[in-house]
Amino acid sequence: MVMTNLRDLEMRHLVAFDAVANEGTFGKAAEKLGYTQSAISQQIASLERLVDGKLFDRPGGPRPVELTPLGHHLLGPARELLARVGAIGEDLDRFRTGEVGQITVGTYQSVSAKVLPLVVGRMRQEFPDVQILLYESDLDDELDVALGSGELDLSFVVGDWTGQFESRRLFEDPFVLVTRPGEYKPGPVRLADLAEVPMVGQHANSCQLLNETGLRSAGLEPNYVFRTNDNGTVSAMVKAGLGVAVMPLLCVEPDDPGIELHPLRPALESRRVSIAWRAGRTLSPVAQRFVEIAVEVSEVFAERPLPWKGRAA
Amino acid sequence: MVMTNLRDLEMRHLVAFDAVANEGTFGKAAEKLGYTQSAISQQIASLERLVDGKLFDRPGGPRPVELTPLGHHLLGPARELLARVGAIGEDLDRFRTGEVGQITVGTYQSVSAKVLPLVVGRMRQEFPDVQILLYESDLDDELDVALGSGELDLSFVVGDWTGQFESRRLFEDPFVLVTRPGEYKPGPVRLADLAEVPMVGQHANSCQLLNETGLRSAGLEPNYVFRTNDNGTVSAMVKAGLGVAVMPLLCVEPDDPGIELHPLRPALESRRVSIAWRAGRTLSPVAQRFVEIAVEVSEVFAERPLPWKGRAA
DNA sequence: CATGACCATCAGGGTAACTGATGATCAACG
DNA sequence: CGTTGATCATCAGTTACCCTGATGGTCATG
Repeated sequence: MVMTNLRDLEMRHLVAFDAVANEGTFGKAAEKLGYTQSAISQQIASLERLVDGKLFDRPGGPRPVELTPLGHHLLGPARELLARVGAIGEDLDRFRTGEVGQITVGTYQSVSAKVLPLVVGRMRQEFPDVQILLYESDLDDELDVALGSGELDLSFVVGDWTGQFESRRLFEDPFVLVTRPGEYKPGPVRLADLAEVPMVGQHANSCQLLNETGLRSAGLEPNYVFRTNDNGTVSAMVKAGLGVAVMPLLCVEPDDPGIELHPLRPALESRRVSIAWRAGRTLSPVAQRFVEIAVEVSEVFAERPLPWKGRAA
Repeated sequence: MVMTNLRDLEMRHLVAFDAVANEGTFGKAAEKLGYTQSAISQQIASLERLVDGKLFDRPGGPRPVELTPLGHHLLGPARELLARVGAIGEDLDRFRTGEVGQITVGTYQSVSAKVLPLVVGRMRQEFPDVQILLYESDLDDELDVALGSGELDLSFVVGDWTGQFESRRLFEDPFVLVTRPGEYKPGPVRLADLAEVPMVGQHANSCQLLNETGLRSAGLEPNYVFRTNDNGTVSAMVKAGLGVAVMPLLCVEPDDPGIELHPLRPALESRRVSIAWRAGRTLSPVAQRFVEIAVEVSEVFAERPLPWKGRAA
């Protein structure tokens, strides 16, 4: 078994082969390709060594060359290969301009609900054929791990990350007190007034930890009576009178008539929403644009009016 | 538009690319491929110039390299291309051994009926996956033209051809007189006895011309009352009493009880059946084998007993 | 027989590719 | 916190290859 080895095949060979098959003579093919007749002769000879057999019969004299059966057999696949390579080149161009591509983005509940629709909407406008794969998790560090392992191109994250990740800050998301309407008088509520009050919250995740740490450093030991990672459930429990909740503003529906929002005094340090990617990792043009769009869209949240001002003024 | 041009792409590039993507480091890929790490580094750099973008992120230090989005996008097509090239190589091997292929053969009625079934049968045994395309014509020079133009790889022909074609002689096919049983007494018939006798024959083709030329050079001007190129029809007309016929032995059914065969005195020069191909044209291995098989099979016809010996003895 | 069109081959110069060595980077480890 | 080891980039040098230009051989044409 003499397995023909085409590891040394070059596109030049196939281009020359195709040209000669089309033109009928080495000279015309050479002229067309900007080579010397000698060069084409050597290229074809080289290809014939590679495939271990003559590809053209050279009748001699002024008669055109003709494909041998082997050449005839190779011509189709050769042309198909050339076409395929051309298609790959075009596809790379489309990739570079963002006409085609794929991007995998990590996200979590509140961002999915409030921010992502705006970003995705603009992405679909700009890159209608780019696949946007979303990966939502509210678990502890699942997004970080996935981002670190390369599964995600980008991820929305809470807080600033340095070292492993690079990031762009999007907006600050203040913590607010969520209560039943009328439970507290409109306006700020002092943290001290929340001592012993039954509270609803999330399981330990970066956001919840930030929250609790803030409360404790203010001297308050919160009294959690229920924990769930579903933001809607938290609000529902508040409405049901199970307790109050300290939540990032983005996690609640400000217009929900069943709840009332209050600033806290002293205010907890806001959580910072950023979009991050692996340090040193090349971002695709599409991913870069995604980041920019996220930044632009986030101005809406950075500048949003705090809801209690309108309602309590 | 900066159309990525992959004319300078070489398989080496893709092999190296694939190896690095698999192995994770340039060094391991180099070792696997029998190159230096430096060589792989330069090959990848070269490929990156071709596609105008980094394919790997090099984190530095002992960490493995990782595909950039561009590299990720290219990897699939690159591997597919490699697979395709490998498949082409295997296909060429199969072509060389005759496992796959195609052969176009010109033929004419009598050969189709008597010789070809034997040849094709053996070909199908030896090369079950080779396509055998047959092209039958009894017209004047249609086979010669098709063979000369390259449409046919091989063709059965009458007579010896030199110059334009190369050929192998297969067997000699003597002319016999076809009559109704009992019309002449068994045994040879003198040409002189055929003067004025109504005759059935073919239209002008190489075989018929050979026939008529032979008769005329013996001083006989044949009296054709009907011409058809269908051998069966010729025999049928003889049976019907329209006339007698001078035919190559291969064109009649010796065992047909409705006719009787007679040698001619003096005998006409036999037609020579050969198989021919364009001079200087490379024959595929399958075509070469076809010729050999045709030669072997033809021994049957070269050595066949002349039918009148058995019947008239 | 001369001409012209064609391909193969040769010698050469130039370029590209591989090798081997060196330097820079960074994780891991003590 | 320095040392070690693994990694890739780069450099210089050599080799190998490819293209050019010239030459010679072949063959149809007139």
